[in-house]
Amino acid sequence: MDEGSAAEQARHRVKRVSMADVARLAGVSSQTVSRVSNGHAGVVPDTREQVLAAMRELGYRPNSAARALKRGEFRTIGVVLFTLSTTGNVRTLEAIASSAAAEGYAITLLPVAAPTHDEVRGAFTRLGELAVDAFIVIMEVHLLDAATVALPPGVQVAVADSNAGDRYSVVDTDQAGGAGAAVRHLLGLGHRTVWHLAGPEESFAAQRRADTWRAALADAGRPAPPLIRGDWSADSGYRAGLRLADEPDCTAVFAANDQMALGLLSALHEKGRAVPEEVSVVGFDDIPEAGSFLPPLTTVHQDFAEVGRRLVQGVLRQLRTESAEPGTTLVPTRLVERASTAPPPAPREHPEPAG
Amino acid sequence: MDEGSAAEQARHRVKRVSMADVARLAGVSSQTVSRVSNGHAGVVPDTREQVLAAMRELGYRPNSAARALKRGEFRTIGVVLFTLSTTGNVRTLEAIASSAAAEGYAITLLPVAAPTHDEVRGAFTRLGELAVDAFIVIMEVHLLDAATVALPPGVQVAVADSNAGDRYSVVDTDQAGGAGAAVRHLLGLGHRTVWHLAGPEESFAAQRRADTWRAALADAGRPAPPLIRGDWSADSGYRAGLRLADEPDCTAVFAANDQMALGLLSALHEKGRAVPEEVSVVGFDDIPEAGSFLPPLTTVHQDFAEVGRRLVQGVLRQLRTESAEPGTTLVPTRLVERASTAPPPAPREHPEPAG
DNA sequence: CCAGAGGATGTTTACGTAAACATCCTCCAG
DNA sequence: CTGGAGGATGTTTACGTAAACATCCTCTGG
Repeated sequence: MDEGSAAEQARHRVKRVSMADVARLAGVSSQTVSRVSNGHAGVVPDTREQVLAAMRELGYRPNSAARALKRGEFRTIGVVLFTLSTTGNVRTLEAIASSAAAEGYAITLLPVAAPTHDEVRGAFTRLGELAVDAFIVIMEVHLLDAATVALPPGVQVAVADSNAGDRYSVVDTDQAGGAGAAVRHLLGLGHRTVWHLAGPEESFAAQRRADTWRAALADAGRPAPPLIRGDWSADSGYRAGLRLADEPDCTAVFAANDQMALGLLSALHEKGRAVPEEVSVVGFDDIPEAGSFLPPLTTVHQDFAEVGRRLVQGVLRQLRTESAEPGTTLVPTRLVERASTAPPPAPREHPEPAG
Repeated sequence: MDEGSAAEQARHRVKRVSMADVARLAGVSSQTVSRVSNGHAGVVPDTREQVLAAMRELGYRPNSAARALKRGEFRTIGVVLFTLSTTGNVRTLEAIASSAAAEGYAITLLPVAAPTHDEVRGAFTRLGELAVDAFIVIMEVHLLDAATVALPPGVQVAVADSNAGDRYSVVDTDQAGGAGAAVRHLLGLGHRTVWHLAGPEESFAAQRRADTWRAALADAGRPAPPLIRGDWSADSGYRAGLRLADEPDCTAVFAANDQMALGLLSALHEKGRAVPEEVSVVGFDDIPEAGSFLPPLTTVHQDFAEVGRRLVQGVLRQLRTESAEPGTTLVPTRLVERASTAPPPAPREHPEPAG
């Protein structure tokens, strides 16, 4: 075998074998090697086999830099995101990666350290120099607005979770649909009103969910309790829960994501407020663990896979037509009813754990 | 401003501006542009400013394909992984991405659809053609063994969570240390023995944790209950929990990850088995939500960030010295004690919920 | 005032691939 | 038997960059 030569290569960081080397060994021109390498027709089976044999023997692998230079494309999509610590980003990224792979595209990750304008600017500049044909941006809209100037021209972009549909191709979960369903579900159970545990102010998704919550209450003619602000983390949900447990007339809470709902459940339990008997809780996202919460969480299911798929499709279509397609695509959500919601306790009674 | 030209470029998928264009506008040679672009010395400030102005005016961005072709390196690390659905992979990836970014390297993602030999083989082949200087592989070891043949020679590799330290540079969490601490913690509380809810058979990490669990029990001269097999998901933990709840002498469970522990808690609660009063539970990973479980989960903290950092450092060092560095680096763990563990209930009594 | 050093800038070339074009051969129709 | 069509293969060239080498200019020391 050629184990020896492989080891040798590893040692010397060898000049990689090129088409010319293969051509020499196979006794053909390098163009013929290129044809075989790209599966073009017009190569006689005999010759083809000879070339393939030479490739195998030398361990030929095409040089993607040269290929990209010649072809003018990298077959790579860059993904800009702030963090992999939110379920949504991760799940979306996963879907993007597999959709892209199915289309023969690779994914280059560009994490942005901090959500500051400078960081985003810098990231876009770097992305511009990156070996990438197009980007997908997953981030908070306010920053995207400010950073727009830096987006390299002539590069196709698709954006997740944003309201920049006037300038970019945006794919978003139907935030309004989901949040509305959550609020209406709770009102439908008989709750007088619904409290909201919101995500961080800078988040576009959080803002949309909060806006919709307020609107849904207004539609139903219900008063809106003060909004509680979290930061997506279970911990912030816990802190909010401690506070909400002391509100005697709080019987229903819509948390802007499942992690915060988890913290909320934990705090309510600690404070002796039974869920769902005394307080109903609805989350958002439907993370895989939501069904294992105590109690199993009623939540709004987001189809992240679909979001990722559409982002890739969108950006590739733009690449092919060489034109931007501003506009927003909404991916539907659905309410998953589990055991964390129920009708409110009998009104006007002082809350007191049932013996 | 040049908004018009930018829009024009977007429309025509324009021949991108090259160094030659900048050189022409600035009235210098393209080599001078190259020098400015790479920050080389030996360019008079006057000239430099002129070049920079021309770059700005034309919106010049270096062509990374040409650059990579010339330099012989891509400044990119490929990351092969099976799934982004386990916390560990995601957190490790996140750390890899930021460490790499700090070193001026980008990350290209290569998800492997299914953990089959063919898939892995195919992935490695594709990776060989990818614009990548080195890889980091995050996957189950058994498959890595079988797929080894396909790993392109002369490319540096680092591997996470594997026992392939004889061939590759491996960085792993100290599985044995963590699992041992978990078991000893439970025994130390007075439990007669500890049950184990293991991860899937194919997982190297799962295997190590199970082996250590068994060894720690043997060391203490305790009998090992039958091993329960899960698949990392909360759901599998729930199913295991239903089963364990019926084992009257099960007072302590070590779950191989936090998600399964969550499911376990849920099932035990449903079956009326109090945690930690009747059954103690320890997890593994210390996911951010672990502190919000009911009860807050005692678990083994893994430092994924450190694992990612070391993987990047290792692979870059190999790249620089042009030599492989087989061997295994262990990243320490620590037991985080929360509220899911306690001494066992008084022995020999029939388990019966305390009124 | 001139030789020469050294800094600033320009010119040539190669990196590996693949399109475009050129050549050659075979085989068939007339 | 021959002209030519069309398939198989070879040759040239360009993609954008940056190293290596070449040139030119300025400034200093003798």
